[in-house]
Amino acid sequence: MKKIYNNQVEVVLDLIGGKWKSHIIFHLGSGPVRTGELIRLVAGITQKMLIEQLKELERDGLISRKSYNQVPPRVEYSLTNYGSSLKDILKVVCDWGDDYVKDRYPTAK
Amino acid sequence: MKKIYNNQVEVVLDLIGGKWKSHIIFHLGSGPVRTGELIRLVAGITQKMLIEQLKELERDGLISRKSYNQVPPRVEYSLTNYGSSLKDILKVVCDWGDDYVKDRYPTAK
DNA sequence: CTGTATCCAAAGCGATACTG
DNA sequence: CAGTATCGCTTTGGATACAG
Repeated sequence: MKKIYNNQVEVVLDLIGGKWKSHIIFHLGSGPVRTGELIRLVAGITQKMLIEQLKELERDGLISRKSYNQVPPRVEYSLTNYGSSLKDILKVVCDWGDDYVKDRYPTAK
Repeated sequence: MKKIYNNQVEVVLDLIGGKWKSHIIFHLGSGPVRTGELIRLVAGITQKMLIEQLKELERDGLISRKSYNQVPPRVEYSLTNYGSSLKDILKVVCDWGDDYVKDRYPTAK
């Protein structure tokens, strides 16, 4: 189904929205990571959510999945060029959020 | 209730997430706008959603509400400094989203 | 015109058990 | 180890009616 966007911010919100995607992208930032490793890195995520989000990220072209056909299974995920450039955008957003929090809640840790 | 954030991207997602906030910020970008005007500008939004989102944006310090005590009522919303700086961030995000779409779906309009 | 209150459907998220 | 399936709770969004 074709989706209509009123502006391109929605596009990005669809890509990184939700509770986990930004974290996953963050943890893939420095190279390929295995599935099990991701579960440990992304604190609190369940296996179901992780796989779900990974599939969406792959479908959207932000990450790529490489499966080594061996037993036990070994699968690695990494950022594509899209994912990598998005990571830079997220950095900008993150910095803004940091300033905002520091500025608005200066006493909080 | 205190909320724990794993990274500052979540903070921003809380501020602009959901279906409408980025649009509202966008339409407030060029100056104060009245409530009724916003309903027309933000295509498809219902009155309930608009007021709800406006209240949250005001609570978060991104917009300010000015009420002229007259009959019939007249209320105007405008961006605060926070909101204005966030608008610039959204511009960056928007541009990235634009490139992404053009790049990935070149045939679409 | 601006804002509030209900009620309801859909989506998101999570716990858990299970398969190859 | 990687991935799937089910079920239920919670959150979000939307239609509608109403009040100051």
